[in-house]
Amino acid sequence: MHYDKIIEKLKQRREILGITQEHLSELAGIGKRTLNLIETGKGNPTLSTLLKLAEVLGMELDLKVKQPK
Amino acid sequence: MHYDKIIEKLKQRREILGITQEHLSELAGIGKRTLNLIETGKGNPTLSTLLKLAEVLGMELDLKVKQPK
DNA sequence: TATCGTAGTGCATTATATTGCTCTTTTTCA
DNA sequence: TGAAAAAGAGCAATATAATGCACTACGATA
Repeated sequence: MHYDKIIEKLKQRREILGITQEHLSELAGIGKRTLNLIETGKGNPTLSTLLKLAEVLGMELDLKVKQPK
Repeated sequence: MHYDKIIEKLKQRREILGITQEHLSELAGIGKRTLNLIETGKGNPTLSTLLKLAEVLGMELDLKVKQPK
């Protein structure tokens, strides 16, 4: 799984909220190991995992048509 | 995996483009079975699978802070 | 109403995401 | 500058996503 902006935003948001990986993983109900893999770009999270994290982080995942530049 | 708006948008977009599940799956480089499971709400796609589909559909996946209403 | 195209399903297999545990490395800060 | 906290990593086990194949279900239409 190669680095993606979604992952970057996830990590930035956690840092802004000032919570640890361990704490976030508990809040989201996923493993600490899993979150660590995701944040280090070595994971390929499922949609359900992403939604759990987004929920806890007060974020939302959206899919939209790309606008031409 | 329970129904999600992301999935709904994926399916709507494919229908708007007028392409079949089989064709889209080929374009995205994923299995037809996989796409069908996703569209029928029985799948839980990984981020990489979502990104492949979004790319082909001319869409983008975004994660942002939820705005208070 | 037979046929064709598309969608959806059952099953078995393979690939891999998730997890807990333990340990190492890095960062923080008193 | 040393201890504590946090992040990151190796490993093995388990759960499950991805896949191909063969088949069924369904809608349109010739």
